[in-house]
Amino acid sequence: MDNYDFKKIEENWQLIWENNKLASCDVTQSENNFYNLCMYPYPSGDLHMGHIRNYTIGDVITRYKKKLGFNVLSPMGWDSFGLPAENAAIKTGIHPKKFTEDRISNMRDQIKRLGSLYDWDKEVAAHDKNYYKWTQYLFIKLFENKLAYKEDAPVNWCTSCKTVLANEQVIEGNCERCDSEVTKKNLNQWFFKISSYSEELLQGLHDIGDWPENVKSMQENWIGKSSGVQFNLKINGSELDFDVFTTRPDTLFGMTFAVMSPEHKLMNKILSLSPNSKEIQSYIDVAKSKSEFERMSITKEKTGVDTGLKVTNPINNKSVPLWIADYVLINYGTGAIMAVPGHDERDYEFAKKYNIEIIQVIIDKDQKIDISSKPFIEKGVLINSGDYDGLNSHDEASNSILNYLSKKDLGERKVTYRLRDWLISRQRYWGCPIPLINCTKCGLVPESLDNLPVLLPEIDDYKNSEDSPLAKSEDFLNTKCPDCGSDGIRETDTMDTFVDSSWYFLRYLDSQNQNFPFDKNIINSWLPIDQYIGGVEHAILHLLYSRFFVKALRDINLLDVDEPFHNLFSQGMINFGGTKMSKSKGNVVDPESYFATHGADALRLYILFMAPPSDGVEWNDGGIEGTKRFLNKFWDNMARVSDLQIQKTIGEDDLVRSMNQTIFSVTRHLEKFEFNTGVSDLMKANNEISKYLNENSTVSEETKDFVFNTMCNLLYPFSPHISSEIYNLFSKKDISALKWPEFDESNLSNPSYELVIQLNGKKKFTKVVNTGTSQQEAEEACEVTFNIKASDYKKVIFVKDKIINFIG
RNA sequence: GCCCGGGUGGCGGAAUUGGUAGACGCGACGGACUUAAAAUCCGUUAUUCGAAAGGAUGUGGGGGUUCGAGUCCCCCCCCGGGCACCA
Repeated sequence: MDNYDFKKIEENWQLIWENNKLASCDVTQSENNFYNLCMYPYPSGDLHMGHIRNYTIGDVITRYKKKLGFNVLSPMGWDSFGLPAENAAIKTGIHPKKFTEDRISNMRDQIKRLGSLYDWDKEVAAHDKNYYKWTQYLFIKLFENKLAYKEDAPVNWCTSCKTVLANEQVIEGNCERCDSEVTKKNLNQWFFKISSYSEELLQGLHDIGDWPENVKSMQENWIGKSSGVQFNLKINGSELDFDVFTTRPDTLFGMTFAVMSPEHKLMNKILSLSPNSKEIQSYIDVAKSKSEFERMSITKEKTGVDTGLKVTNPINNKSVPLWIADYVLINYGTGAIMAVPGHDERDYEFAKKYNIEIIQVIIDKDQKIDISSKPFIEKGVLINSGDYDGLNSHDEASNSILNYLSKKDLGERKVTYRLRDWLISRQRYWGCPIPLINCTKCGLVPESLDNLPVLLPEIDDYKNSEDSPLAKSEDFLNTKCPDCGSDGIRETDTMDTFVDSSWYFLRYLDSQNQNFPFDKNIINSWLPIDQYIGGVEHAILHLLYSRFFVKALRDINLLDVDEPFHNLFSQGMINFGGTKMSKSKGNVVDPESYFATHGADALRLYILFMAPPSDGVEWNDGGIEGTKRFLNKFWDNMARVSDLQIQKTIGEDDLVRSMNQTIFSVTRHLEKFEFNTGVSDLMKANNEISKYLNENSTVSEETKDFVFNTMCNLLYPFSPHISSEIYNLFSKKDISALKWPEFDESNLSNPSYELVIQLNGKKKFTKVVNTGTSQQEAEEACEVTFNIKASDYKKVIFVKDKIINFIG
């Protein structure tokens, strides 16, 4: 047949679904709810292939679950605060609000053209004052519960964006957004206390629902739990002491020096005490001037300076020198270490360079290893360790030495995490203002809840120098203290946009609520989200922050759930020309053009069919013709099925069985998110129908209906417009009301199969036999047809309905 | 370096519990229809030897377990992703 008029059909059905409120969900219902969520997009203005993939997968689930009888909630919204709108404003003068809202309306149209069902009544946008009012409300609640705090800290500063960044947003020393250099700066900044949840965030990963292994492992790595011992070192001839953390207390006898990070809080005292204070001061100055990346680079040669001071090893009272070196990081552990060059690569490199003594305290079982050319970090037995000689390294010796230290009150077991508190201040305009006021009398106080939202002020110039753009508005800046009425000055930073996205899925459930961010009861009945679907690029940032947010809100009694997302599905990225599609690389493939040339249904089907959805793929539109061809053939076949004369026909039993097998298989694939094979099942079934139609012109009424209903129904989640159209055309009914088809379990297997006949494990012949054939019958058949006598062989292995193997 | 994935035809990719490797689609080739082309339909398409019948090889490489391995075990190579001076 000719190409069907997909443009007309798709527009028509989208209108019908909208008018019938097909996507509308009553959230007050308490039974059979299914919260199906796709990550809300940043409104860049244009839908890209990643969105198409995400929202197609989401829609397959929505429509499938609806057909199973679930009350499905599938909302959509906008992650609409963020830098691009502000940069565009600087460049073009268009106000970020207008810029953003124009783009939202364009993107909303594109999403609708894809045909995915969203309950638009629940739409939220992060930049909307009815939304960010509640972001501010939640911020204040966190502040009141000491989960948000302001502190001086060395922070990541992007020299180009002129804003601070969270650790999670620094990639190899560069800004995640603009790739510019990130430096360290000491600033008074806002943090969320995510680190108090380290252990729970880690443990939660074990009993969460179905999450991809790689995402769990990325979060695990990021949290970075490590167990060891923390103990105290005293600086000889002074009152000074400091803690060090180690995972290898078993190597304590091998400590030949100690190292402090240049940023260590004791540094001023060290300077006054040390005979080498000049050298130390200049070393600190140099370290400060280096970029974060230079400092962290593993390839860099280690540097340091001897303080001339000594510390005492608590296990043997030996004095060892104290050094300052920037290979010890202030942010991890205690910012100081015991250095055991014999058994640690970094300490070894340092000791070699500065000619510091290296002692071997662990030897392998064969007593062969020596450490003259490299440190020994594997398991072995202790030597040169006094009473501990002969103990096994790592666990056994560590426990003994820990016991000694804790008995003497010198040290204790300690768990450290790599995860640090979440820095959320941003020196930018287009974000949610931090609703705190610096009162001249009371200090830092939250804006009164009645005065929320703290609105973003109008300003003329969005460029930020060293200060936040909001500081340019006097009207915004100067205010009165909500507690005492004295003069106050507002905070001028805005929040990281990941704060907005840490709770949007809660607001969807109650987006019109004027009194609270959401109704606790509704949240409790809908969370955790049954299925969350989004890109793997959010594995750490958004997914970890949201998990923290929900736990924090639980602890301040705003909701009663532990985890936001029960099942998570991460779709792979779509690349083009070997790399990620991006405007700056000019390799963006625009989905719009395919709406026009092939239609949304063909594009959806192709994007599902091209690869397993969790895999990354290289975009290649060669195959979209194939899915288009399939849809044409499908329509043609359904029309021909409808035209068949009514009369029971011999071949139709096979067709009925094939339909049963297809229902079984498509259902199984949908449940496992294997959409590519689900589509191929439909193609196979379509081919079966073609075959039947070429050989027959009649069918029983029952089979005709079964084939027609089943095929349209199975295609519906994948390509909903065309299946709705065909079903309506030939049956005058609405397919969305049709329940997901059931299969007849007794009619799944074929009456006969090809028995594989092997001799000594090698396939030699095949023979068609009845399903259920016994070993004896199979042996007889082999003898009759191929003259293979079971008695000539030592052993016969028979697997029912599969193979027979003669051995010997 | 560490932690996750993964490696199957010309290409994208299929293969319940170990049981006919290559489903489905793309591309290619041959044929039908057509004045012609497109579209459509039918057929062929892992490699290799062979005219054919038929044989041999084959899931990154090497070893192993098994009647039988893409699938399980050990070692190695390569690719993608994440983390990375984390003590």
